[in-house]
Amino acid sequence: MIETNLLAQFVAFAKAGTLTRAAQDLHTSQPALTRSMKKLEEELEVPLFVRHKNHLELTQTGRYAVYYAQRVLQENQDFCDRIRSYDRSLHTLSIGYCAPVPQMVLTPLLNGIFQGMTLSADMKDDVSFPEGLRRQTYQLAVMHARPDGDEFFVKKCGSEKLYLSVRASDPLAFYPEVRLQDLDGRAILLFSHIGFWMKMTREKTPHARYLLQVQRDAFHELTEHSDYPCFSSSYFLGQGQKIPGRINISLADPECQTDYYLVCLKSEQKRYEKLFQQIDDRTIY
Amino acid sequence: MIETNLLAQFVAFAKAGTLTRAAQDLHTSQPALTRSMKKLEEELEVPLFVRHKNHLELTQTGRYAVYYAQRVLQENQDFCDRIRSYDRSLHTLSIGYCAPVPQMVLTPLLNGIFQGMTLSADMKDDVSFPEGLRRQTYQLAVMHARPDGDEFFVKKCGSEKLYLSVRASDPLAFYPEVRLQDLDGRAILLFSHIGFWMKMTREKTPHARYLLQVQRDAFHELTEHSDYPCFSSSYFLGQGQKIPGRINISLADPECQTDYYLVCLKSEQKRYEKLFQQIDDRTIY
DNA sequence: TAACATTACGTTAGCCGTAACGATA
DNA sequence: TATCGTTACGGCTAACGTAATGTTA
Repeated sequence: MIETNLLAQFVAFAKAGTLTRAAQDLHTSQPALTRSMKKLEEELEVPLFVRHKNHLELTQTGRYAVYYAQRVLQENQDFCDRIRSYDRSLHTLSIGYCAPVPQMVLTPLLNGIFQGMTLSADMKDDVSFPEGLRRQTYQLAVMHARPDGDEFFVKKCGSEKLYLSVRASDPLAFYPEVRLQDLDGRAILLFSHIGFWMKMTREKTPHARYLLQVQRDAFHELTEHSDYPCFSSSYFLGQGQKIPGRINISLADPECQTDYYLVCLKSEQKRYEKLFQQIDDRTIY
Repeated sequence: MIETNLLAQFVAFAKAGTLTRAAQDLHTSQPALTRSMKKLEEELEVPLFVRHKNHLELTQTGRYAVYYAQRVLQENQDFCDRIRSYDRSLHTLSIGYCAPVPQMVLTPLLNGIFQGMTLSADMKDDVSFPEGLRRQTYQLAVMHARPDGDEFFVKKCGSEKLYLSVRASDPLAFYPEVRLQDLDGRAILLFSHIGFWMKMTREKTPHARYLLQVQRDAFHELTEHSDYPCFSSSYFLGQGQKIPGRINISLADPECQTDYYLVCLKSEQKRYEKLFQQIDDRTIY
């Protein structure tokens, strides 16, 4: 068995060509390398160098050894990466959310049940979630449709309905309900991290100009102090979070009403038992 | 990068179950292991152990790490073996001999040309020699027939003729020449390391009882002080090595007269140029 | 009480860097 | 003369083993 240290120095020499330059690369002294290379030869009991008076050269065996030394080092590095990554995976729960409200509702629950774990949330359209669950990129996912596939355990965890939020002075303010197409062509305030809602509203209002807000603060600022229409939802309204000076109009499109489903792999179902127990089909509303 | 040392200790602990027993296995002290395992965790920045008051246990990550640590160690060990074996192969010349006389004749030549090299000789029937040369099990071979195949470089290096050596009192002593079948059914002294001759003589005299001698001394002792017939050859007779009190009768079978061919791979021909220059088709006689 | 892990402590082997040396182009 | 490798030397770290401590079955 050869110490990793010696192998790394050996490879460094092979790459640098001289001990002096290898020493610079490794931030060590050059006599240290001389000694290490001697030790390496001693431990292998194989001559790896031809020592000219003024120059160190690899023997045929030495050149042969370089490749395999690199393999050993690579294996060592892979080991480190692998262990670290495995350990991290044990302590992080990656969850795919198709919309922000499920994240807001579930995060406190998850923090309670999986204490000490890091929660890693991914917010986007849920088409890639089944594949992500299969590859263990996600341990859990909240989708707005039941995924196909025998390998998934699914439980409905709530629903959400979208509302239009406008000033009383807005032309649409007089209607008891509106459709998304009524907004087409207008400028609309939109918070950017809203998962599948983004895709859906864009498709329904191809001519609208969306004023995307990445920062939550900026979004709230604008909803309160501008006249642009924006969206609200049953969740916020249920919590009494109405925006002052605005009224909320029901959106009649069927796409503006969705159910949410919490999904995991059946093989992992046991691990999330408590979570599934703590939710019912009206957890998110 | 983790030092090989630490990985070996880690695996030893995993196998032994306790630090104390691992320390015994590794012929080191137990506090040394405690410290090493701490260091391993520190360098990986991953907890590998759950420390009970009185007992050290692997975490899930720890158990996961054992397998991969073993792989790294295996790769390291393979590296050592590989380099040593490669270096040895560079300094040893493996030669297949189909008969002992070629070895006796060529060995001094080889020692002169390939000074510092280890000569490794294999004496046996030459059917496996072409395959051995291809696989580089042999670098050179002396055969009693030209091998098939474009990949070989072949040069005739001599011939040898077998004689029967008997006492003057032997019933066969009066014949000017004999055949092997004349010996069938009798007891015959035979030195055991004689390559293809063994197979040939056995086939021609299926009912003979061969008194096999592994030791050369014992063989000579018996040839000089017993009445059993034995074989001699043109080589020994040409050197004046007659056995006192015996006469040598020509063996008339065509199989008792053979040519020898020195063979190497064409791809290696350059390396053995000097050797081929120094032999001619009567080198062995 | 026996087995085990950790901590404390004094010792030392081994590694490091500086400096000196020898050789080369 | 500048570059390179080896050797010598002194200093110091880091690893070791013994012994003591604390815990458990």
